[in-house]
Amino acid sequence: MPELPEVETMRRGVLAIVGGRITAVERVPCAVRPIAVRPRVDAFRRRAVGRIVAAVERLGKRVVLRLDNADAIVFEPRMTGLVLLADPPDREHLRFRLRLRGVRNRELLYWDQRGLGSVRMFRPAELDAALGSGTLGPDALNVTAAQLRDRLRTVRRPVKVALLDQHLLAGVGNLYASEILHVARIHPTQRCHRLTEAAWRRLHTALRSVLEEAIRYEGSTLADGTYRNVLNDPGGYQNHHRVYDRAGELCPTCRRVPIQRIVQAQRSTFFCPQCQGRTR
DNA sequence: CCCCAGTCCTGCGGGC
DNA sequence: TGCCCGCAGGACTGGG
Repeated sequence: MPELPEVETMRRGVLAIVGGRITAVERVPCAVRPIAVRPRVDAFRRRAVGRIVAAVERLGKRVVLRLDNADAIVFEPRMTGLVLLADPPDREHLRFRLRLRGVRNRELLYWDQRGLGSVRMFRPAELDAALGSGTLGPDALNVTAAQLRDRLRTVRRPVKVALLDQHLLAGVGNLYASEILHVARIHPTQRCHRLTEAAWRRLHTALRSVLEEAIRYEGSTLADGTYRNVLNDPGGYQNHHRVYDRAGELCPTCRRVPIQRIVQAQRSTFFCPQCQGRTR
């Protein structure tokens, strides 16, 4: 479930290793099936060892280590992946390790319970082809109101489903899509091409405010969730969710109507039928 | 292009 | 108590 706020929190934590030199690359033997690492570990090691971590960036829901030769190491956590500078939650799901010299943290770990995530290394042109602006939409934290509207206004899909499409907008996942639409007072089944100018402005404002608020709380750690920051501490935004996983509870805004759960594109959506309109 | 269903994966909780 | 099934969803694939 790491989405933009969780991955941004990871990125900020990983900044502590900028300036460090990579001394070793290991795929950690774990109790469960191995995750995807590309290229194969021996080639990965040849290219990474000796390089200095020059910057830590975020591309949508991925953490990118930019090396001093412009190559990039990309961690993609998907559902349960964690990038850690501290002890992992357990040993059996520890997947990958970079050892470092010249910085206080001597290793960076990748831990992934379900193993849907990956660690990949790219040359600059490969990174652009795989995750550049031709593939990934504008970042949800930096997109302007005009960019957001222009990018989505011809889409015929429901706005909740469109917000999950990383080719249209990068960073929003299932949890924050519901939260953002609630703050924006837009019904999740409303189709993008039918949204008014006022709705686009509300959506843009809500996008910024919800994501920034969630980053301030270092993301969401659900009851059954695994998300932790780089020090293996949970986030705090789950205590501030307005609608996500709160079906049946009274809407925190109107305090009159219970929050409703529906399924869109095989994913749960939560909303307030009162605050988010009944006309769609 | 657009959209949906199926797939990967593990752990958990409901139902019997 | 134990077992099975369904569910959680990010990103990708194949099909209509």
